[in-house]
Amino acid sequence: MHTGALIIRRDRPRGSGSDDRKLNPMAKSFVTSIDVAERAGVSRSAVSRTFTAGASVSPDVRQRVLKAAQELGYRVNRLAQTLNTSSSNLVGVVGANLSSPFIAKQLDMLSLGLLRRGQQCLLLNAADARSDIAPLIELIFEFRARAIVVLSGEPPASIVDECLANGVKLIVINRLMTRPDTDVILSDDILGARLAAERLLAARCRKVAVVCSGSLTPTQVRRATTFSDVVREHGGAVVRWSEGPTAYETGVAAAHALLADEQIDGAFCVTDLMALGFLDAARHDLQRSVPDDLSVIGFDDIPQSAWKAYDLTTVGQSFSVLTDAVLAALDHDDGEVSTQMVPVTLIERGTVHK
Amino acid sequence: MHTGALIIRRDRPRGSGSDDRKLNPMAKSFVTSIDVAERAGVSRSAVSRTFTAGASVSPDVRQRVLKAAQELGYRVNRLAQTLNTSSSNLVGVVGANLSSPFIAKQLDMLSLGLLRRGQQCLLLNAADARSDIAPLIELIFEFRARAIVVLSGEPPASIVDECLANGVKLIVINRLMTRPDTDVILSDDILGARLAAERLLAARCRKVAVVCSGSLTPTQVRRATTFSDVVREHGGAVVRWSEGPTAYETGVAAAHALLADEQIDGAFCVTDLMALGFLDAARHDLQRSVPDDLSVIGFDDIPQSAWKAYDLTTVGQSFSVLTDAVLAALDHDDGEVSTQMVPVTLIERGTVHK
DNA sequence: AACTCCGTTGCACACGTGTTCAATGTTGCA
DNA sequence: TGCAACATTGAACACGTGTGCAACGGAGTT
Repeated sequence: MHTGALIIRRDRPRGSGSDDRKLNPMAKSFVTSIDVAERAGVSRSAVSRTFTAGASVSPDVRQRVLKAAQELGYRVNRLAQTLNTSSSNLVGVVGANLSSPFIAKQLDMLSLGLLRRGQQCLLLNAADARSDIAPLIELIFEFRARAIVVLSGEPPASIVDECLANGVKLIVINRLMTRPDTDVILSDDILGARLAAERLLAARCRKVAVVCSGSLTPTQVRRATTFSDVVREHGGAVVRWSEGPTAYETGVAAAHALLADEQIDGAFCVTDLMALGFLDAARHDLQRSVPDDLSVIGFDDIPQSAWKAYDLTTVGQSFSVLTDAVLAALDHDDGEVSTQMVPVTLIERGTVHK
Repeated sequence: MHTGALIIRRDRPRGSGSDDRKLNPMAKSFVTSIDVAERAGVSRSAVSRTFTAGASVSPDVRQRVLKAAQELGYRVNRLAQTLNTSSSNLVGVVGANLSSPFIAKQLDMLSLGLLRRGQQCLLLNAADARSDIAPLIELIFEFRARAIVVLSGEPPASIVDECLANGVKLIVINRLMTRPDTDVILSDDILGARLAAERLLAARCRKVAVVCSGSLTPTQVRRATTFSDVVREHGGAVVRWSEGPTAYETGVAAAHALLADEQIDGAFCVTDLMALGFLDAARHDLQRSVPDDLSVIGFDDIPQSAWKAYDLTTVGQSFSVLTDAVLAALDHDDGEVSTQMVPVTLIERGTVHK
């Protein structure tokens, strides 16, 4: 009879727990190094040194401290640690559409890589690709993160200045920054678009469609214009679509709108996700036969593109190379800046003729 | 000519920046409230009060402080703030396979919900669904997070004890905890499996397959056994598969292995992702006609299941309800524990006969 | 035996913030 | 005018940690 959603059942198992691990039963706070020091009968410094690599502690004291810490369940307070040493292990990650396959895969590998390097990932979800990410980055500042990775959206110039002033590394993926003082990681859009165009031309396509989303990110624009230029250079005709979000449904809508023109015999979707929607609509709604009747190429090589129902020919960028590039940028010394280009390959599958 | 991966181009734009915003040019650290206080000609307390809601500051001082803070680019240090007030806004999130659609969607909505509530998301990627998440949770302890959300894996009892002792809220999704002192959020697996079984029986399936992954999570086991029981009650035969990770490829492998038996006319895959692989292999590798020849039902209703190429009939759980349940659990008072059940619905699409 | 050197140890400070407490100035009322 | 009530302000403490510095003791060397 609730408003519509879920059944709730409540319990409260322990009325007044007599926890023998805690000496002072009221305190709900964490164990501190003072507690450990008292129990081990040493000074607090000794505790700190025990948990600091390369510090000078006698084996005897070390063992006593470790034993006491184990018994009390002591964990170093990273906040106090960071406050003191002012070297945080936090890396802020900003992204939108976290459930879209491309971003999700990036986030998956990035968070894993950070963890393996002993860095922690503070994740901030920019709801919309169009939304302003400045407040999110300022939030990351408040946590004194030493680096910020931007997966979606473009940080305004004021934010870049602030990063520079505070010594925060700013790493931007697939967003063209006009300023040279930011780490940038780019997929080789120019080459990828050229490969796609040449492949469609080789399949003897004469009139091709280019499908972009309405949020004209620099990456999408670069792919689309390069592709168009190459096709036109070789005497082909190009029709362009730029509406809607970067989503499956946009590909569907584009197919419905563009394939009314039956002369179109090829399509380059600047994102695999849109390519899959385009492909589905072409096959199931519009009875186009791919690749006999129509050739389709995507970009990104998301996992779903390899699924048997699609078998999409696409321009692939290696996720592991992309992630390695981000991690490499994190290692740069202060002031050192790089622009890294992620190479691309044409992955031949079954959606292009011949 | 590099080992294989990426082209690097290096610059170092600003040799010795004369930054007029910082008075002491060497200091690369963040602006503190002391800096702001000096500039505004007030005490540090006034600065703190200006940024504390409900504190007593005169309009004049407040304006001077805000102006100075703006000019200097001051951001409150959340680490020091948390250290002092010992009430952190951090929420630890542990999950594996972050790029699998189901987890990615959960993470997307959860991180967005947390952000909207003014809480921050500390993301820890448990590489493998099988890997031990205890060290990750201990890492979260070190950041003094007030709550931990576990999307994958099962926290050992010692961790649960530790959470209890330290007043950390532990929220577990779709993992059956035998202990009653943890917040648990479960999808209604029993009902879902029953709905799937009844639907296949109504389609006159006589011999059905159940597809699980090799990582026998409580959720998967509950779905599979309930389904098997119901089918057998009605005189149907059941064949079960339990191998491999929870992935598309597992569905493919299951189809190849199980569909050699041509009598099988129905399948329940306990996860949509596996269902899509099963479906693809059945159609494209084994020339089975779905739904005429074979009926398939999944579970979770991930976005891809609605794509035209699949149009998968599945048992759906609402992601927004799931997320709301997590956020609701975060609001519980200390010691209050709940078990929330997420309702499920059979979503009729095109992969079941009749 | 005296001295130097080195490993250990504890004290004290610093990190940046919120908040209590007493002091100060200001207003309102009798 | 005198006094109380009140808003505002700054000094001081606490949060939990890492580390420089001086003190200490034992071992090795002359």
